[in-house]
Amino acid sequence: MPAKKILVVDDDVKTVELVKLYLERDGCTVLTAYDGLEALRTFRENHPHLIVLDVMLPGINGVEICRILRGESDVPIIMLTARTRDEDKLTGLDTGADDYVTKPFSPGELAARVRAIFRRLPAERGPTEITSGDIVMNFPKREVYLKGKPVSLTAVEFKILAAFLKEPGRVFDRVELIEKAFGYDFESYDRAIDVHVFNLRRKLEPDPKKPKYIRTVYGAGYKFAEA
Amino acid sequence: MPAKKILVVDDDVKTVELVKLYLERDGCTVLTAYDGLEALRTFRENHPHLIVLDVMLPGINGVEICRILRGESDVPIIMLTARTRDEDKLTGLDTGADDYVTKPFSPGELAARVRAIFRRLPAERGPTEITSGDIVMNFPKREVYLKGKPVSLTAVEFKILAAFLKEPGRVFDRVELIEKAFGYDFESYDRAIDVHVFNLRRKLEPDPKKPKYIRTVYGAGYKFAEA
DNA sequence: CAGGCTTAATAATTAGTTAATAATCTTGTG
DNA sequence: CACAAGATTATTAACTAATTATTAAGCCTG
Repeated sequence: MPAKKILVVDDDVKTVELVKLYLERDGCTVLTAYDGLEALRTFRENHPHLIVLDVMLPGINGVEICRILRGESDVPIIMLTARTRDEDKLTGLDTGADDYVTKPFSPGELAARVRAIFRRLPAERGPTEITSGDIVMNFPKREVYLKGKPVSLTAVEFKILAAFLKEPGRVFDRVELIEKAFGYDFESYDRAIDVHVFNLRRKLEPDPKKPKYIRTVYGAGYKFAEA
Repeated sequence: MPAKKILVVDDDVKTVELVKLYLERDGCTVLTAYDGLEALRTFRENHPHLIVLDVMLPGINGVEICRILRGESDVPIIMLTARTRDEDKLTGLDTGADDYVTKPFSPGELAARVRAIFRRLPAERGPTEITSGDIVMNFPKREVYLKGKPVSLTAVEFKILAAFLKEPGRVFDRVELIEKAFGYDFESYDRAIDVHVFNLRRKLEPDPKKPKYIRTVYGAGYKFAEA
């Protein structure tokens, strides 16, 4: 396994160093940031494989950082929080964090959770760029090009398209697409997917009435045309 | 889909009941156990399809249970880990659980993770493709090929053909085929199957008048010719 | 207050069932 | 062994139901 780059964000130097020590013992490369803005900058420059993010940060707080990151990437995020009430935890998960650890925590436990995330990730490991027909997706840049021209996709559209392009030809039902677009299915109305597909077609298809890329599989879901 | 049996193990009655409620709402059959020994006994007697297992249990703890279970089964396990600094849950994460949820958790989220595991499961287990004679079925792509050429089947036709190909030679009566084509139940006029078979033959048979694949078993039903 | 996600309503499309008739099979009988 | 009566299956097309596309309004978040 190639070494994983992990960004650890916390305003407490001792915490950062401790976590860094444990993660490096697992063979990870650790980047650090001590406030929200620095975290965003470091993320955009270095594209780490995972982020450990404290909720309470000077300046922009962790929840907000998480939302911003989710808008531009599906990098796994583990949130650190001192708060213990149920609703806080839910907010964190709704925001798109992949896991949640409360302070005080044992660094060993955090490292285990990092390993756990990487263990169930391999399906999502993939190339940095995928091309299919006139469509190019660049994952690190989170950009999509149609005939070389950039196309602006929303976060959800991007993730749905990514799911399609990673397994061309495979049929995804609506629940699967919701899972791909968010972490998990929170019983949202799956017809929302229809609208996202509609919008994706509008942005990508030469003739949205006769889709060439995103095909409807009646009674089953959608699939991306094979190469 | 046949109802899934799920074993929920936790010493806290309220937690068990809450989880049970949510899982049953998803159509699962829920078994319960309140300590490790009871969990093992219930597992061995009932062979549930999935286990939700609390880490902290009286007697044998969850991690140990998980290890024992792993020794005798690859049943999917979701661990419930309470938030403490205790290092034993760390071991739990590495013991072979398929997923884990930290307490306090929302029962809806747990149910979503259960659904996610069941959805992933058949993809990892069952064959991705079945071939018989000139017919090839590809499940992830939900496509059928006849002599290498794609044949367009409706949802019901696809499911009926899948039932045939999964058990070549077995005779299915009309009620069985209806059950395969939908999730059990549904009292519909079973002569509709005749029409589906007719349409399948039209699409697949070299000579629909003299079926080579889908044979009529007079007075009983239909069967797919054996290899 | 703007963008984006969801919801909801309705139009368009596709599939599934029913029902009627034709064809075929089974069995009992001469 | 041939044949007819009754039963079962094949075929067809009209009818009904289910699914998807499209549009627009509402809502939340930032």
